[in-house]
Amino acid sequence: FSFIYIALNHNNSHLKMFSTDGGFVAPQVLVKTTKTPKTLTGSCGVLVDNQITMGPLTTPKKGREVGSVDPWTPTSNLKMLISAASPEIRNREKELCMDNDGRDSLESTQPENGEESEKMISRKEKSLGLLCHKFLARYPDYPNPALNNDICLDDVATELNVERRRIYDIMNVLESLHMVSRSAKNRYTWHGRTKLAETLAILKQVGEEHRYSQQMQQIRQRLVEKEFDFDGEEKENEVAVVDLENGEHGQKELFFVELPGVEFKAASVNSRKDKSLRVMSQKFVMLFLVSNPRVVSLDVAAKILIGEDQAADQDKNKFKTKVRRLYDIANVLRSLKLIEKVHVAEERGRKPAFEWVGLDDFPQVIDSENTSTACPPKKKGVLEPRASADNCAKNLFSSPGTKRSFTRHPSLIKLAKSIQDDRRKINSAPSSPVKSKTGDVGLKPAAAEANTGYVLQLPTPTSVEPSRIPLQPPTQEQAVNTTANPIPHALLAAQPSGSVAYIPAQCSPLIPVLLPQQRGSGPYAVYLNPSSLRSNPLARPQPTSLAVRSMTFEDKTGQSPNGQSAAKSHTAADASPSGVKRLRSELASEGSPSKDTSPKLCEILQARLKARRVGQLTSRPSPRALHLDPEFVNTPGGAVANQTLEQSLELLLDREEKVVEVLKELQGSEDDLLVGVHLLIFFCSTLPIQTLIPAGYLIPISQQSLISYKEHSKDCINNIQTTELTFTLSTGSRPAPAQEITPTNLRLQRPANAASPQATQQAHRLNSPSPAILNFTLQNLGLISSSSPGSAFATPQTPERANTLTSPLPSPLTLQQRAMVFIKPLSPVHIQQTVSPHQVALIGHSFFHTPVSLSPLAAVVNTAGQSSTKTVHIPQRKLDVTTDES
DNA sequence: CATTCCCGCCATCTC
DNA sequence: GAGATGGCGGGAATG
Repeated sequence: FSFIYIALNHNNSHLKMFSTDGGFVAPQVLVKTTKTPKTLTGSCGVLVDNQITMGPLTTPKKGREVGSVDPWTPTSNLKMLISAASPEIRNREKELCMDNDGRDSLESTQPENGEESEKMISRKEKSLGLLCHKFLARYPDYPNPALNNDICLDDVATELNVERRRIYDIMNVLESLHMVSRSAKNRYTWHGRTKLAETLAILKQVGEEHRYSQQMQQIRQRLVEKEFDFDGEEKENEVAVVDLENGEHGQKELFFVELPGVEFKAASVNSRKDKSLRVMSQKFVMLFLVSNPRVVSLDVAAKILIGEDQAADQDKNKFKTKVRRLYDIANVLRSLKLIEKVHVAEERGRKPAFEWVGLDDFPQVIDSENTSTACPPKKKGVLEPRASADNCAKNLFSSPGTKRSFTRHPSLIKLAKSIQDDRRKINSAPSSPVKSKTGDVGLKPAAAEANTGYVLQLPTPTSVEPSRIPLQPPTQEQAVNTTANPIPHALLAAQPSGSVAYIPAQCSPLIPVLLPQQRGSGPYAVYLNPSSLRSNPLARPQPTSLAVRSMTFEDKTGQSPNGQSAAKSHTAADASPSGVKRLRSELASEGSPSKDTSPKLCEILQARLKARRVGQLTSRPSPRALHLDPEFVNTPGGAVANQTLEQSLELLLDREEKVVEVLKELQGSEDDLLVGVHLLIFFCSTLPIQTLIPAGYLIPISQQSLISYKEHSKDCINNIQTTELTFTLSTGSRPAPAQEITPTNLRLQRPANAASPQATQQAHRLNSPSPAILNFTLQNLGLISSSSPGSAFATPQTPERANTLTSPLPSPLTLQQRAMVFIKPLSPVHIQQTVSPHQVALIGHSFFHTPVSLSPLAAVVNTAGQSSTKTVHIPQRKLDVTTDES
């Protein structure tokens, strides 16, 4: 339409729209046209003070919001008109305008006079909420996917006549709700509310996982207490408490929940670590969804959102800033009509707060969409999990190169965070220090573990096998928190919905997870590290041909390395902090290993290699050796492969002095801590050692990716660029504690818990140490044969996805890329030494990085939100070992 | 004085 | 190095 006129009667009861040709245009049509504003040019009706002005864009100068939408885009005008006609909308506007009508009308009318309104223009006219409203008016709530829903920031900024900066604020919030997604620089794609329900459902779930409601409750109590008590004292207490909460629950971590269809498409953007506004927005929304009277007071929200570890008081400023941000977010949420401003009457009087007025119930619609609901929706969790699973795929972490984003589970984030911390402070330290208040090492580990454990609940084997799960209540440390207790249980049962949900089903096939189920050990998270780099290249050592790292599990009680050691190690090699920790129990069980670990890692490794050669594939699970554990080797032909590998490794080791150094460093810091080394990470080539360090987690690989990967792999056989291998060694008396779990499995497991035969089988399988990943990797390396039914490598498969995993991996040599597997004990703490089930979260993502556009496969791990580090995609050179040695 | 929150400086990131 | 993003907090409207 060249022209569209809109007529609205005074009552606003009738709204008519005419196109130039005089035909009547249904609102819907108009809405559609909105998408292509450009087609609508020239003039349109403008609603000013409930009166329609027809004609060319002669708009009243700076009139009221309604009338004065600057950019006079026909579409926007139409939208406005429509909204004007809608009582609801009008109400909204009233709200936005607070007092409103009177005022608005005044202002709006006055403007007509002229620009003088400049001054008249009250702040409100420039408010983010209003701006957002204008913005929303330009797009339909439910856009036709077929149409172009592209949003150009520049255009918007221009049309709305605001600085870009403002647009970013809006976009960030909308993005957090997946109402838009960034498609490219300066461009966003409009999704409207199509994904809103799904998003909210997921956010709610996540919020529950974080126990936000509880936290809020605590905070409220505290505030109350505070009020009555002296500030000073209370403060301390409060701080402590807060910390605990943070530590335990890991609220701190920033994580952004992505939806399957809405992942960030701009690779560049993805890497951006700081998505605080986005994350804040999501968290804020979570608070509403989790709280019962869906009312959240600003201060409480701010406190919770201050992810700060140190709950401390510097907060004053922080708090203020947070509140500012919350207002920003609240304003757009208000314009979305998701929340309303209210005041809660508290003892002290009234407190600003917001009430959720958006949808409250989130059907599984979404679920059904995404997945074939294999699992009966027993719990909401079940349904949602699906969605969340998908989300997983979309974590925040995406590799720059790939664009894939993955959802990072909050717990993972915590882990990452802790890891980061470790890195910073204790590079070599095996344990990741938690920010627990107590400087005590023991405490930290515990806290960290707790957190992780909590987080990792996902795919825990436990869920799969109840029997295995140690029902033991949290350890003493945990006992500290009353809440802690819940954790274990929660993990087992309550939280089934939790993290698991996040695991994207799609990814499952691609991402194998190792679940070492040793009794003593805690859950482990496996990270498949793509070739992510750390943020600062300078720091990292020159690429070495091969770097080997062993990860040890820190005893939780173990002392974490101190700053010195950390610093030292850090400087030297910037060795990655080992994210893996292990319970001492494991050591005990293992027996000898503890010592091994303490000695130089390199030595140990070598020793192990030797041992391997010797052919001791003994049952001894402790896998510290570089070489593959017997478990892995079990597969026919595996032994040979192992040897090869070992040899190659040795060679590499020999060559690499750096590696040794690193190991030494690691060792130094970790000595005592090392309980057992479970992981060895090998990576070759250009990757700096640090690279190995788990920067983040994640990794959902989509099937597509997988497919593409396969395809690529074939094509790129010669182009092996990535050569990162990680071997996970299982420790423990049992030879093969590790369990393989695919995301899928995980997912399935939950439901299956009850008694799916599958689950049982899997449980049994748990014994097998090698994860699909390993198999995959090994196979790729050619270390092992792909086929080995029943062998340790055999991956337990869920019926559904089993195919993917089980499907014979490409012949060993076929794949050149290797994945780095990172294993980290999630939360050893609660786990009893004896029985604790290991929970493993699969964090890793991309296994292979090829120069090619395998990107999908490759995932980058980000550091916890905090660290500025971004994952960098690093081209790696071919792995000699693979080719040559094998 | 408290509540809101606009504005835009400026650090980061990307390209 | 320019442009894109967006964290952040001063301090101005408003209440």
